[in-house]
Amino acid sequence: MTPQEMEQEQIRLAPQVIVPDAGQGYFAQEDDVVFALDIHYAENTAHVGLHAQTFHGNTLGRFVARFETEVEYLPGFFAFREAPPLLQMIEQVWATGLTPQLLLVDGHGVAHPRRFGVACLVGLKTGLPTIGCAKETLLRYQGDLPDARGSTLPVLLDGDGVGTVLRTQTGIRPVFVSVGHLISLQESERVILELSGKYRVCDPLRHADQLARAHARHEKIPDATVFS
DNA sequence: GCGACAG
DNA sequence: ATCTTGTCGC
Repeated sequence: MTPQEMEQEQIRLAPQVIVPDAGQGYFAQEDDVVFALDIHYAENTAHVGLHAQTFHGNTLGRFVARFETEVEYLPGFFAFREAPPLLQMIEQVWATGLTPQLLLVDGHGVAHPRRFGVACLVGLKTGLPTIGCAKETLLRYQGDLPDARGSTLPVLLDGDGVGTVLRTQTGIRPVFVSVGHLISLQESERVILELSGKYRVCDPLRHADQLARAHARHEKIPDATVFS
């Protein structure tokens, strides 16, 4: 797939993404199941980690798997490299009998030049509420973010608030939250902040990152289900 | 025209 | 993402 073809696909799919207004869409309940996913790469192998927990913090399962990729990383087209292995991983865990109400993806949702980051593609393909949470931004934003945990600034695109700069820990660099699908930006912020314990990255995504990294390094992972 | 650019 | 040493802090 050429960059031009990928761009056309983004333009075709972006209008299908549902971004509820404040007070609308999905709201996380204490016992809802959350899947957080991340990938580490080694050559053409994508090592995926999936951490499953209830919203209030009970771990339900830890999973790792490897998938082959040919797709190169291109800024702005991350979804086409990352989403296929993520979707396969979700299917495998789903087949286990564990089903999520919410997905957390490492990367952007609509805070993207064409409003179609990896969290949008994963959300559309699964039909599940999905939040994108990234450690760097693709879009410029203005203003000074206050130092305190919970502080926010809007990320704008063409005058629309497409994402939020969120300080999850006092004095620590912020993260960038945006809607992937079916959940409002306000609820996305609330969820990410509530799931953030003592680190910059929220606990579920941090656990998924550790799972993926350990699997990429061929380490033994206690209590993890290994698909491949 | 040039640089910047999620993971 | 990955390539990499020491170092500061809980």
